[in-house]
Amino acid sequence: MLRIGKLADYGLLLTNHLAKTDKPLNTTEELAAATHLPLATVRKLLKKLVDAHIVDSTRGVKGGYVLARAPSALTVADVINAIEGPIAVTQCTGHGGGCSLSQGCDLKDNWNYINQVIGTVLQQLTLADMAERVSERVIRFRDID
Amino acid sequence: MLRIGKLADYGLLLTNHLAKTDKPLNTTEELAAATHLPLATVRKLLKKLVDAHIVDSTRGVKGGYVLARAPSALTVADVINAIEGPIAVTQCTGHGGGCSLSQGCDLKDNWNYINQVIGTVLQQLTLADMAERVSERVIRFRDID
DNA sequence: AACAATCAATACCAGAATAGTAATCTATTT
DNA sequence: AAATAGATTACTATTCTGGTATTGATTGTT
Repeated sequence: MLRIGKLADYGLLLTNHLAKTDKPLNTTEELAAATHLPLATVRKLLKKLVDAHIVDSTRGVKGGYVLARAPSALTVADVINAIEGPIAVTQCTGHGGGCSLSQGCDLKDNWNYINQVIGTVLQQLTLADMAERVSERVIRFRDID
Repeated sequence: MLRIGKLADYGLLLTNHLAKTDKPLNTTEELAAATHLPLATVRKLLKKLVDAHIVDSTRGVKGGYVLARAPSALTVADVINAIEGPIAVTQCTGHGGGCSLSQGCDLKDNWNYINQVIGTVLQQLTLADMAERVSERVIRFRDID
């Protein structure tokens, strides 16, 4: 398994669309139509993306959404983070202690390391990358360890 | 987020213990005591590990469990796989099609790639590694892309 | 042969997390 | 003022996960 929720996935779908379109502003309805997602869900997601300063919003007639930065300055990790909170493979890694076994967990340090590796991978993928095919050497591993 | 379930985590706890102990056979009770996990849960997990040929079991009086292979020949990915099924970051990647958007998902290929990268990372970590500290350069990235 | 220890298999239940929906309020342009 | 579009909040339903209980099968011991 090891998976992200649908909503985070949807979030990427939305930001990906925003990265590719050239319209100055996109309404919720346009986005819902483009991604085939239910309107109410799109609203919920956009709220989180706005809160995380990934997209900017304009209210009123002629309002809508745009990416807050260039696609090359926004990462997959940013989006997942905005929608599901910090990337944490296990319970340990998230908050300040974690699993019920608390004191005696031998694996904690290792999980933190794994977590960092995966986090770094996701942080190296920008929305600009995602708009293309990422099959090449987009990820650089020298930064990881 | 992006996390594995508690059960997969527990599975690693169990296999980690088996990797470190020198007893020829370990009963469910011993394992439950060592990991501080409920007995019934340990049973359930061991069954999955047996099915996946990660541990071997012996029945009857003086029965118990051992790792089926050397710790250096078993990976973190193996264990997660046994307990939660194949690593699949998104719905797309798992089965043969996936997300409701089916036909038109631009991101599918990229998710597959990301998935593969993360999978490879987890496949490079053996139980022998996990028994130590993994802070060094255990992961080799030349195999990834 | 009987008994006890130990794993095997199945089915069930409860709580949490996720996903999805609805309704109302606020802001801006014309 | 009216219409358009985002902001906010609260609610609900379904799925998933984690945990438990029960009964059966196998093997060693006395």
